Formats: sequence, structure tokens, C-alpha cells
Amino acid sequence: MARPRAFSEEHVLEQAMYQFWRGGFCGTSIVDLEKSTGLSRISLYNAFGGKDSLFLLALQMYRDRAETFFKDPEFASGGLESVRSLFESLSTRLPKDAPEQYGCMMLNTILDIDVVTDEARATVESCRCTMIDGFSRALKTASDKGIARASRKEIRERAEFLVGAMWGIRITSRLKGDVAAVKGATRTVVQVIGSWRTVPSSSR
Amino acid sequence: MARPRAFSEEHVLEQAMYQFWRGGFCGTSIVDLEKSTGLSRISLYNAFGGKDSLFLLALQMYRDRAETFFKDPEFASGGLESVRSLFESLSTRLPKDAPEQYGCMMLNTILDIDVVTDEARATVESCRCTMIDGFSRALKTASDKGIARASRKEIRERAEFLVGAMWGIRITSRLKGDVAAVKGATRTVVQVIGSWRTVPSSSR
DNA sequence: CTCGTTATGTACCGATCGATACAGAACATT
DNA sequence: AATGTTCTGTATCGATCGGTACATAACGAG
Repeated sequence: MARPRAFSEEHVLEQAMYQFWRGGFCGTSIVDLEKSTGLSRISLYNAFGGKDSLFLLALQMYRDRAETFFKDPEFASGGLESVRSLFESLSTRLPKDAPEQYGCMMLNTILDIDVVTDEARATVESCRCTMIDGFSRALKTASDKGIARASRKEIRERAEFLVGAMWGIRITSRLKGDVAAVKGATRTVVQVIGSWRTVPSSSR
Repeated sequence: MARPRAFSEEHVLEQAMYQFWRGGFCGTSIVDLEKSTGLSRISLYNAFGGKDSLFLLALQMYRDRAETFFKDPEFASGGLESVRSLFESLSTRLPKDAPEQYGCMMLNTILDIDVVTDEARATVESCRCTMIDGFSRALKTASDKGIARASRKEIRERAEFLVGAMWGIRITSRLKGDVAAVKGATRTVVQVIGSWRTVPSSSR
């Protein structure tokens, strides 16, 4: 009934997501967004509202993708192996100029948190919960199989630890130039995960 | 020979440090700095130069204090026990409204990194190296004593892991409201540290 | 007390911030 | 092709950004 949009909203939102991912909220100006999306600001405003609103949408897009990974039943059913391979991917996906080099957007947002809406904070928190649940389910699988028996409390604490460790590694990966440190930290985490095996195959 | 400063430069710099610590570089305006230091901007500029320069000085003050901790010979000679008590302090110092709730300033700076000078980046990097060295020395002590024997490579990787884990926990501690997660992650790290003991006193 | 020097408060600078008014261009429907 | 609706480019808004000029106040040296 009227002129249609000359762009894909999802694609533009994705570009905006990368921009915010890289620059953070207050480190990204409207001009930056114009450049990275190729749209004029007026189109951005019409399609997504103000900067706050656009940021929130981008953040939610990021969260949805991250959650998809952790909510995947295969992740949980993979047990310890899922967790291990996730951590190993943290250092193998690093070298290229993949967006992953910008760390985790959720985590980056935490530091912008004073400038950012309550909704953004809630989004981060919900993502963190999903990650903890995902890790917990995977650990539960391992426990049920007898591979890494642990109490419910231990499982939760280990999941909390894993989220922290993952974030620590992704922060480190933003400090360009020290790929070795990322790999070293990753390897130790993998060893730690291995050490949770109840059957003491060997201490290393 | 002329009018003396009406303020302690060190004290003012400390206040500026807290402000940047909390708000980050681009999240802190000159007006914010005026409020938190009690000085007018002109005095700030006279004493410390521009915003960039003031930030760098504040960051270096933070680094110097952090490095003091890790360079302390007592930390290294304390071995595994030093490391353990450091991590436990991460969750015990949390509840109060101590500045620690703002996470680690070094780490916060990494995310402002696109906006920040090369010198700031170098400061963060140097601090990270000092922390890794500190952890390495402590682990070396434990290894030499036979408490937690490990190769040089293992020691370095474990140190890199510890820095990552610490950062992860401090990031989490910025997400107010989930003290439990901080404690859970901390407890697991402490267990991991314990698991490095060569003499298998017990697996848990 | 006088003078030279430095610190401080007011008032303001151009640049950039996020956001918008308006007019014209582009499309679907008829 | 005519019409009505929506999208988009230009040009601009007030607010705030970091930074500064200038006049005044405060102090030490003589």
C-alpha cells in the first residue's frame, strides 16, 4: 500500500549489533551507526526508534543467538564434551578477525551499565541465567552418566565458575596480541573440566 | 613564591580514579569529575592536563596499587595459600559498597579500548603481565616446595588461567544482585587450586 | 605593605552529541 | 497515469561535550 523499505531490517540490525559490540554503547555515535549500516539516521530512527532502543534490539539479537546455543538440547546431552569443545572454540576462533575478537557483547555491556537502561541490564542478566542453566544441564548429564558425579550444589557452582571463566577468557581475547594467554587459560580450564571426571583416569 | 594549591593532588587523583573506575572513560564527563573531585575544571586542567591525561594518571595509580600487591614478595612466598586467599577475598570484599564492586579498572578499560590511548592500553598490558608473574611466582613456590609440582609451561598456563578467572569473577561482581554466583564461582576456583596439590590429600 | 606569581570562578568557545521538521522521491493501489 | 502513503536526504535543532580566555582572589618573597 505504500513504499516498502529499501533494506532488510534484520541485516541492518545485525550491522548495528556488530558496531555496538565493537564500540560499546557510549563509544558508538549515530554517525558510526550511519556508516556501518549504510542508512541515514532518519531511516534508523523510523525503523528502530532512538539510540537506546536500537541498542536494546541489537543486544537482544545477540542474546537470542547466544541463548540458542546454550538452549540447544544437544549442548546439554553432550555433557562434559560439550563444555570442553565450547572452551576450545574460544581460542581457535580467535585469530581471524571474526567478531568474537570483540569479546562477549553481554559482558561488554556490563561495563557500560551505568549509561544503559534497566532493560539492557535485565537482558544481560537473563542471558547469564540461560548460560548457567545450559552449563548446569550439561554437567547434570555428565553426572547422571556417572562420568562426573556431583551434587546439585556443586553443579551450580561449577556452572557459575564456567561462566566466569568464559568471560575472563573473552575479556583477555580483547587484549589483542596475546593469543598465547588465551590458549594457556583455555587449556587449563579444559584440564579442570577433565579433572571433574569421577573415574580418575589420571590426574593429567 | 606563589599561591599554593588548595588541594592534595594525590587525593584528588584518587577521587578521579574512583570516578573513572565506576563510569569508564567515555562514561565520565568533565562535569562528573568536577563533582567527584570538588574542583573546578580549570584546576583539574592546570594540575593534570586534559581528560586523556587525567585518565591515564588515574589508571596508573590503580595499576601501581594493584602491582604492589602482586609484586609483594610475601605473595610469592605464600604459594598456593596466597592464591587461595586472594580469590576468597574477591567474594568477601564484595557485599559492602567498596570500590571493588566496580570490578577491576584494568579490565573495565579494555572495553573502552577503542576510545583510549595507546598508553592506556600499554598500562593495562603491563599490569596483566605483573599479575601473571605474581601468580607464576606463587605457583613456583608451591612447586618447589613439592606442594603442587608443575612444569614451567604448566605454571604459566595456570597463571594465565588465574588472571582470566579473576577477571571473570570481577566482571560478574559488577552485575549487582548475584552475590551467590560470585561466591559459587570463587569456591570452585578455590577447589581447582586445591586440586593442583600433588599430594592427593583428597579430591574434594 | 607591595609586588609578582599562581590558583580559582565565570563565562564562553567550536565541535559533536542525539534527535527532528520539512519537503521531495519512490512505491502499491486504483 | 493518478492518488495516497511511506521512505529518505538536507538542513537544522538545543544540549552537552572537552577545552580555554580573562578577570579576580590568594598567597610568598622582598
